[in-house]
Amino acid sequence: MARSNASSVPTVRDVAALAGVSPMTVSRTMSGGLNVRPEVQERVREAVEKLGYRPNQSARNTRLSKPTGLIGVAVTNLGNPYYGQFALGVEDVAAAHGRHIVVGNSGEDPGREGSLLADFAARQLEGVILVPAGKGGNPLGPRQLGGVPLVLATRTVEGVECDAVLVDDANGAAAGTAALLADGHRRIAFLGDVAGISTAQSRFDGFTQALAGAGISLDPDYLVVVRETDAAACAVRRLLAGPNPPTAFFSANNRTTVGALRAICEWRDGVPQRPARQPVPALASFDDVELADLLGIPLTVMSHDARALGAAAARLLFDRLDGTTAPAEASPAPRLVLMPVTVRRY
Amino acid sequence: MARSNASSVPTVRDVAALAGVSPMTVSRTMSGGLNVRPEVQERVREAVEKLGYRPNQSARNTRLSKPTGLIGVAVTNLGNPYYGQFALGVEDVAAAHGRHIVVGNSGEDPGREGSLLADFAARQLEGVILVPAGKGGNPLGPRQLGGVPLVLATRTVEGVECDAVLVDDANGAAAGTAALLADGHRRIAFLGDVAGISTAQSRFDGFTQALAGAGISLDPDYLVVVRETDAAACAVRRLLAGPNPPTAFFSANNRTTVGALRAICEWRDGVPQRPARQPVPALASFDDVELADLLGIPLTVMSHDARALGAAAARLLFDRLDGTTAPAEASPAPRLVLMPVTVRRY
DNA sequence: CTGGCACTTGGTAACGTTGACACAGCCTGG
DNA sequence: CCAGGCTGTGTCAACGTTACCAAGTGCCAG
Repeated sequence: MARSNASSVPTVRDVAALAGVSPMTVSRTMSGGLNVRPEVQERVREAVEKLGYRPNQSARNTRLSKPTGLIGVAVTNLGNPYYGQFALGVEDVAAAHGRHIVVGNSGEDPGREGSLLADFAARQLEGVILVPAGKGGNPLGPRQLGGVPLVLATRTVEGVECDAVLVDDANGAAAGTAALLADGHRRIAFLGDVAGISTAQSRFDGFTQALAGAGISLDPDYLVVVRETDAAACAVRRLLAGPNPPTAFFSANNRTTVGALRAICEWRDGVPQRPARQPVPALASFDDVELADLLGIPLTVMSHDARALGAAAARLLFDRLDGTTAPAEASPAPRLVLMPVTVRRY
Repeated sequence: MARSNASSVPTVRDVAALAGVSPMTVSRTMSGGLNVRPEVQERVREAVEKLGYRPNQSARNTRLSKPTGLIGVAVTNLGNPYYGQFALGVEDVAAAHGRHIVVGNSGEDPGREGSLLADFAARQLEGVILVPAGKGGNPLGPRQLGGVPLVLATRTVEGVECDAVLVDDANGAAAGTAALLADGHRRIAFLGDVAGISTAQSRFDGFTQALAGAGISLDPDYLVVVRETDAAACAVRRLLAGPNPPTAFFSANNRTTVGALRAICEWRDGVPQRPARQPVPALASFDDVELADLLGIPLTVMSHDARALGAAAARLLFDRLDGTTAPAEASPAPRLVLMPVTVRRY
């Protein structure tokens, strides 16, 4: 009566005792029942039911051989719908490989990202898909994960060698900018980050290169470094009210797009006496925003499929995990997948 | 040389050997270094660094005493921005209690929900916050979780006795409907689910009760059971093109709202020759949708703060986990928190 | 000088589970 | 009738970590 059913969680031993068999038979029954007589299995199952026994995964994993069946997904902002879709894409593929996903949030903070990854590794996750926070100097260490396969998604990090799925940011941004230029826009303001995050940098590069191709250099007043919705709205309001308002805006991510749309709508609807020669400014947006196409604002959307991107990242990961690649040092060259960007006009 | 550094993950033993101490000293150093000489700690830390050692959480958890520090969050649709905000709210509170969150997705499927919960329990999570999938007959068992504290959020399930945070759905829906009625609308169509999910049921009840209070009975043609965005858009298109179009729509969730908005905008913009006596239909929407207020459609939004709801659910959970309530049977009565619904007009 | 205490360190066992092996009983083919 | 295989079951040990206790060291008070 030492340590058996003291109201704590039941173990194999408790079940074994109740069913009158050895713990090993319980274990075998729980994992398929190979070489266990059906009637004994029945007895074991009854005991399991009666005690409410659940195998302890932690203990299982100690036996080192069996993997955990978990894939980590670390994103920078759980509140951004983009990452919800992204996680769904990872999950689609993970489920097809019999794995579950664990979603963690770094909140764009390299410190939290680091501890999140460390935690993932410590919990023996089989692989991690990371949207790096960038910004901080932390290059997430040479292999902070201690051997756990890592795939970067959406953004990359200088000096980290691993598989990655990125968006064709520079070309997409250039194409979107070209569309604005083709419409005759010459005074175009940029909203977004310009450094720290690879994505932001590439989009800015694509934007300025397209401008340069048209012989236009970016007016410093038109370069607005913002990351949040409200800040973007304020900036757009300020520019539109200023002496030399741009005729178009380039928004580098979906958060700034929402702010820009809000400010432009305000300006359009709230200033009925605006001079007729000043039409509603156009907006080119990187990433789509639900309902944006219905606002009646000249809109150019450079978008990609977040769910497909997540799925692609997961496929890279499972190529390494379950792939038929040579078992010894199966990771010779980091692979890079570029998701195409489509440009749509509204 | 039996099993030491065979390129596999290093263990306490490897570190101990390299540092010339016992595994116990390594363990002590890793957990605060109480009663370990500073110079020895330094040596251990060097060895840890050199080998890239990470304590194995699974093995730690086997020692039963230490909890895992993980809180499970199971939602029905990761792709819905609502649940992103919700998860952020849970995380806010969890972080304040030194825990991490694990987000899982049931995809509105009771089967997946069940296996998700079982998995959470098997991995020794300390508590679970669940948005139940409803629909299926599965009442998630008496205590499928085997003692792991459970909090329901957003929706409830018949016959399950545990803490829950719900939205004041019925009153909110009634208030929103009253606003439509006050504007003179009499022909109001309902878009949404009516059964299976407690939330949908309550919102429908609030809607019909408000109608009944005004002496209106719901035209069966105006009751549209839809769950997805596209289906809602189709239904609205059909009703608006029909012989007896409603003058207003009540949309029971943010997915159907997006569809309704799309269809109404199409109708408004695509039918310029529409008779002047048929104004743009109004929409009352349960849950907010970004940018919806800018569309120029008469809009009534019944919304609540998803992040606050998640935080409230987490607080209920941590009351049970860390609370100063009596340790023995600390769960006498299930508690219910109702989140208020605000009605805004645009 | 000695007894006791505080501080360090190591050995042993245990957490819950399962792989490897052992063994008993039965069946089949020679 | 027996060798060899297959089936069903149990025993043992190990996974990586840490709680517990014992033992060793040094220091100070008596």
